[in-house]
Amino acid sequence: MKILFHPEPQQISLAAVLYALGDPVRLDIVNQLATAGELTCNAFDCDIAKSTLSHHFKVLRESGVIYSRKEGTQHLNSLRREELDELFPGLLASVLDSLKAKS
Amino acid sequence: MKILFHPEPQQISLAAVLYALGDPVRLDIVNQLATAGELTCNAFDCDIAKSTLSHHFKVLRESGVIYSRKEGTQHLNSLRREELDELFPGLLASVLDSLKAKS
DNA sequence: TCTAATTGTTCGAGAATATCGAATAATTAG
DNA sequence: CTAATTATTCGATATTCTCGAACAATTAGA
Repeated sequence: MKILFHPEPQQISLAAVLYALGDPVRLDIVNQLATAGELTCNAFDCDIAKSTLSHHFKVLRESGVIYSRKEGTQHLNSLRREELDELFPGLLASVLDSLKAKS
Repeated sequence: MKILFHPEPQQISLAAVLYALGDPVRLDIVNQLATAGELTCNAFDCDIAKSTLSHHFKVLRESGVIYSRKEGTQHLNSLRREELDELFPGLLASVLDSLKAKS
């Protein structure tokens, strides 16, 4: 079983986080995670290839935006809210607010 | 003389703005613009090719992050602060604060 | 236990994007 | 009108994105 890489807080860079958020699919993932709390990759509803979805979750995870824990055959993903808010105060909140304002 | 494209506020998307901000060089540009107010492409100090720098300014401009006005042979660039803050309240402020906190 | 089902990752190929140096365009200065 | 300044465009190379197919890991059921 492979261990998933997660950056330590001091390794998380603003540019990497913004880059990870700078994609419509990944923004959608973040938005759904903000509502649902924890989601498997599969539970995310969209019409892109699952290998691409796997890539998007990897980008979010390796940039420090989400945390993934393995449970059986699936991965449970959640936002690293507290850590992100400590590193970049108000950033995630403004992104989520903007997403909600649009829907 | 070519007219530079600038998106209207309603055309500016969150994903495109975050994507534009998700690069260390472009973040640095934004940071310097926040301090200086208005800068030419040339005034930005870094060691990358000027063609690449031109590309970065284009990404920032076409995503709606900066405004470029032509004056003689040079382009004066500035942040679209009010419009961005109206569209995505608090976003740019949190980004700039995080940049300042790091330096 | 052995097989099948479920959940994700990895791999290879083609498309899209980034970076660079050189060439080009546009404007100003002398 | 020539030279200098500022920035964009172009062609080549390198990296990244997306997809389908194959693979790996775990669980469920006969």
